[in-house]
Amino acid sequence: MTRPTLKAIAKRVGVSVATVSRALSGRGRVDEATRERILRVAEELGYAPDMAARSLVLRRTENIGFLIHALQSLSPHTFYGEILTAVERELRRHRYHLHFATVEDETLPPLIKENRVDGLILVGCDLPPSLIHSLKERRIPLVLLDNHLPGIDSVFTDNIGGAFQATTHLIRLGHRRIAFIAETLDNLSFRERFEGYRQALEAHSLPFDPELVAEGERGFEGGFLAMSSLLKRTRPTAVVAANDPTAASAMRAIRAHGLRIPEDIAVVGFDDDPLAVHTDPPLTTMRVFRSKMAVLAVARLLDLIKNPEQPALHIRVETQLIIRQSCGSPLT
Amino acid sequence: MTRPTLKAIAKRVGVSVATVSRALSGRGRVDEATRERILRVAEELGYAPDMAARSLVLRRTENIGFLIHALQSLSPHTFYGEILTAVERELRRHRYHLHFATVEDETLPPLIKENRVDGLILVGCDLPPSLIHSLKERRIPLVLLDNHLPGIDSVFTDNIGGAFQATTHLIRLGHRRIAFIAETLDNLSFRERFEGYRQALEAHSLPFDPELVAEGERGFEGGFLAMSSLLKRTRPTAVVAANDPTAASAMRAIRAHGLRIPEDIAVVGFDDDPLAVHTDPPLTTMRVFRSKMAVLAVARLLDLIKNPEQPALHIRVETQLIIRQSCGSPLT
DNA sequence: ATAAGATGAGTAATCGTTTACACCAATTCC
DNA sequence: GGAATTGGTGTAAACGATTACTCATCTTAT
Repeated sequence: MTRPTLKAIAKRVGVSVATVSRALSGRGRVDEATRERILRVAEELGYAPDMAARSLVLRRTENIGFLIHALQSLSPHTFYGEILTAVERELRRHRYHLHFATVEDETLPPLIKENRVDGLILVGCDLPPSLIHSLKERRIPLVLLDNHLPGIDSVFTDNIGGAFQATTHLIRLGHRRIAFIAETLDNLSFRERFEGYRQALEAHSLPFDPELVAEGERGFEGGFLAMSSLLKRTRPTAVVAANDPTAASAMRAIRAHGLRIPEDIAVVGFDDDPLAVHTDPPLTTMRVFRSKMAVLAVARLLDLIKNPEQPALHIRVETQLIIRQSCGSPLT
Repeated sequence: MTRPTLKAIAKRVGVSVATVSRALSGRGRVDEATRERILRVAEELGYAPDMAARSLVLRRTENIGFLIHALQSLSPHTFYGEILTAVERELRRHRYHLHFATVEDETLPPLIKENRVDGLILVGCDLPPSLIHSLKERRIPLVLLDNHLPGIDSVFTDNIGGAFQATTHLIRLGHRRIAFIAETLDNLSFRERFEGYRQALEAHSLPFDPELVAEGERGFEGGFLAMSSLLKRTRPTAVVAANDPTAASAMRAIRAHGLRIPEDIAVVGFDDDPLAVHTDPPLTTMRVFRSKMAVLAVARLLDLIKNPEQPALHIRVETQLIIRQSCGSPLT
């Protein structure tokens, strides 16, 4: 009735637990006939090793912690949701398990001190660097995903390059007054996208006008607020949004001002969020390769667990322009 | 340099490990002065009990498994994403941890047999019942979330009541030819919403017309396909969508047919997904209380872990009509 | 025929906690 | 003043797996 143990199998087969352990793990010699008997009985009883006992002696749990900032999880969920499932899928392929945890401040989550995980994937750029560094000091293998910091392994989006490409797309369509909006610039990814926007202007010898930049606030109304305040003071012909929810929300503000998309204002987003196909018109945006990044982060982390003393690697993943209808055709 | 253990504290303070354990757990008598010394040293060393050792002797892990169907996670992510973070937050409040796992078929995920969790929250109605029953047979405490099955504890949305209310809202606005669309009816929640739609028609003595029902396919184009095929054969004045992504996608199809929302066709969705405010016009929908359900499911599960022999409870949570602009004003 | 080597399996220590039990000293009771 | 109680602590046995050692037994080579 109770869970089967090595001992139960041993008694049943008439050997010692050591032999059973050897037979099941494949390490050490066991007579072929007894190995088969052991395997059969184990199968019959539905045996699986108790993880607590196993971790205790092996000093590893085969669990990976997936850490994300609690605020992050509230709004842009499709983004991190896809990353989460991709990470889980990849971990499972390697027979690892995923511990999901959120952090709100700089205190180490208990799963670390209690040895519940062998390594960490730290997701997003809202995790406090002080926390990241104190984790690093504990010498827990870790990889940053969609974030980067000197000295710490990371897999992240090429935000600068992506925003450069998005802005360049608008410039090629003939736009000269191109705005940039974000929910907030209090976020590394968004600041990098802003930087890419500025570099594109510069590369095409367009002046940077601070009037054309607006922040809103975090959450689903952010883009609406930013765009509304921007339209009150100036009139761009195109706008680069820091992400797709911001773009979608800005589109409502544009229409609320009686303007058409893309005829009056062209809009380009960032992320290729699932909602991008639902906006009216469907949103031109930069695709971010979420599951690819997840796979890379898992691979890197498992390597780091096997082989801890390595120089940090920083893996930057390029984005891809997805053209839909929110930017229209070239201006004349 | 290595993780501090009870033994390390014991040596430092000059007592036995048993005394340290007693002092830290608060069970059993310890002299007040030595207790304080132990607490101080433990704090100093940053001690936290090793979970593997602890689980081994206590026979519990303080981990809860969050199980979801792998397909589910791909598209309607905001929905389950919010549930996930709400469940994690609530578990953390109770000093429990969340193990995230997806299943693709009917094979038991390894975390069960390996004793990695004390209980399970099974999310969504796409998990195969055969799997659910085989988990139940292993006598692992479990609660279904956003799903229900006889004999198994559950916390779920009042889909029938919600769809009834949504449909009634349209009827009150004067609509008589009301369509129902879903990505698929191969899903309990959607079938229940369909049932609520039919009950509302019946309650208001409106005929049910199978012509007015259409399925699309799973994924982001589902609503578009369903609505397009429906519009090819008939012309409703309103449509109830099985969820918000379906509604948003149907709105594109309606516009693609040169029809206006809500003037030509009114649309009501279900879930109050974050995208509902981004559609044009913003979507009238039924709000589903995701974090409330998460809190209830966690509470129920922890109670079931403490006290396993209880009759199954089925907790149905009502929805709320959120009126935006996709249904317009009463028809004349 | 004997030494050396290979093979198979058992014994026991270990991982870090928890806790039943035993023990001694100090206090309280009659 | 001896018995009974209480308080504080240590000893040691679990929990379930892994693995270094040890020890037979059998094979093979010289």
